[in-house]
Amino acid sequence: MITTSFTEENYLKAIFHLSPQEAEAVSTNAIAEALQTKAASVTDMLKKLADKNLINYVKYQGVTLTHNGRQAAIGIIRKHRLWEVFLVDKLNFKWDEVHELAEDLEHINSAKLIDSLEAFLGFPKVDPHGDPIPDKNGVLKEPILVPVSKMNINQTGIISGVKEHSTLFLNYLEKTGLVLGKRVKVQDLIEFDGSVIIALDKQVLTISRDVAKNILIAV
Amino acid sequence: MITTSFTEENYLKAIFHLSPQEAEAVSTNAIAEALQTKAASVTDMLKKLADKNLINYVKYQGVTLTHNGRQAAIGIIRKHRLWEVFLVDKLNFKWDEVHELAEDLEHINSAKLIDSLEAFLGFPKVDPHGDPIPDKNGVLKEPILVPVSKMNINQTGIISGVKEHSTLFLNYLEKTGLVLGKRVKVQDLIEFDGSVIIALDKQVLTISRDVAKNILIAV
DNA sequence: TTTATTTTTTAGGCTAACCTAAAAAAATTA
DNA sequence: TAATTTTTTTAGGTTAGCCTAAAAAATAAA
Repeated sequence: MITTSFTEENYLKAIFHLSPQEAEAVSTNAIAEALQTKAASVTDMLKKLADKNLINYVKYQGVTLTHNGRQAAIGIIRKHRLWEVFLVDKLNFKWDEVHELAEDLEHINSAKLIDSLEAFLGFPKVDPHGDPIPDKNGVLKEPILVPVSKMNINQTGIISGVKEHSTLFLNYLEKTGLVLGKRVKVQDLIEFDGSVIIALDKQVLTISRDVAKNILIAV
Repeated sequence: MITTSFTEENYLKAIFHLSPQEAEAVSTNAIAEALQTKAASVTDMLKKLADKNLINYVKYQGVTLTHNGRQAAIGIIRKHRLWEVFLVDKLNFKWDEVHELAEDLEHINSAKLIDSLEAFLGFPKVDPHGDPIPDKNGVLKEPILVPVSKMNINQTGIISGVKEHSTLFLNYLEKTGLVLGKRVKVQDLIEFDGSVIIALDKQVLTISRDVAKNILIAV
């Protein structure tokens, strides 16, 4: 088993999130931006991760995760999302309060702990933001979700995730009643500014293009 | 609020455990031994902790915790013991499996998390080894427990704690049925080697002096 | 009370993860 | 294609926490 430090794990996770399907190589600057650090520091770490066979790194060409690196990243994401479920379901945290704490908890290293936690939580499929939880073998099923902005008039679906995780955004959704599990129907699309008029429960409301892009629907 | 690193917290906790009542100053070597590190490293850290007003440090004279240092240590112990209860009560860990994991979890820093956890667990008074859990104000009530080795013939009491926390010892207790909450009665004391003959449930068994010294009884 | 031993501290070095400033490579624009 | 801009890397330095070896202080023994 390769051991990874707290910091190395954060790099792996960042690389994963920046290119979940390995569609393209991730740039040094993008990682620096994601981790709020400097490009020079990223270069240092990329060399180390490459030595450990966790990433494929070619100077000036960006990086992709190796199989090992990807599995490590998925393992951390599994822990992050299970802890989020625990905080919301068992400790009554709100969905916008759990991210930072889960960022710490995800680095606690014990397969037995995390597998027991999963069982205790009843093997949840998704975290409080609708993101899927990888299973203990590292298999991550990305559900096919479309943003509200891509839906057609009269189409309906269940709110199943969000693309943006900021407290500001989640608070807005909460206040508006746009929470996970709700059924929405698109009533009209305003071409002028991209805003969308939707039916939610018995009410009708208008959301901006920015909001519509960040609410994900299972259709 | 003073922020403390992972390592600083471990030093504070070690100092606390080495002199819980501040009866006497703790020596550099004792800390090195407890933390499996070298005396020179301890000296480095003691200077830092003294600068932060967490310990009273006089060169060559050992250390005691300041009020702040003691409160910090108690806060970490509170977290450690609540996590142990969680692992045993909710995730079905055995009492001898939880210590190392709690050593990591105790450094997660969130008052809201730990207070919610405490409520979720039903405000337990003691951890799975019978050690008392400090309250959220940092008040730690040490119960008066006596080792079996100090009991008199015919005296009875409830097993309420252990002095030794090693897996080897806890496993032995488990196997023998000497677990928390059991009532025991001292039937005889063997002066020759200090072993003790006790009644437990309907059986009678003999325990060595070493074992008798490490089982704590509320009388 | 001098000598020997033990304990503790200082001095100087190491590694991980960060930084700034400068150099080199790649990408873009003219 | 040449010149400019952007991105990335290298070079050299910092801090936290650790180390070994040597010096200094405290304690114990002769």
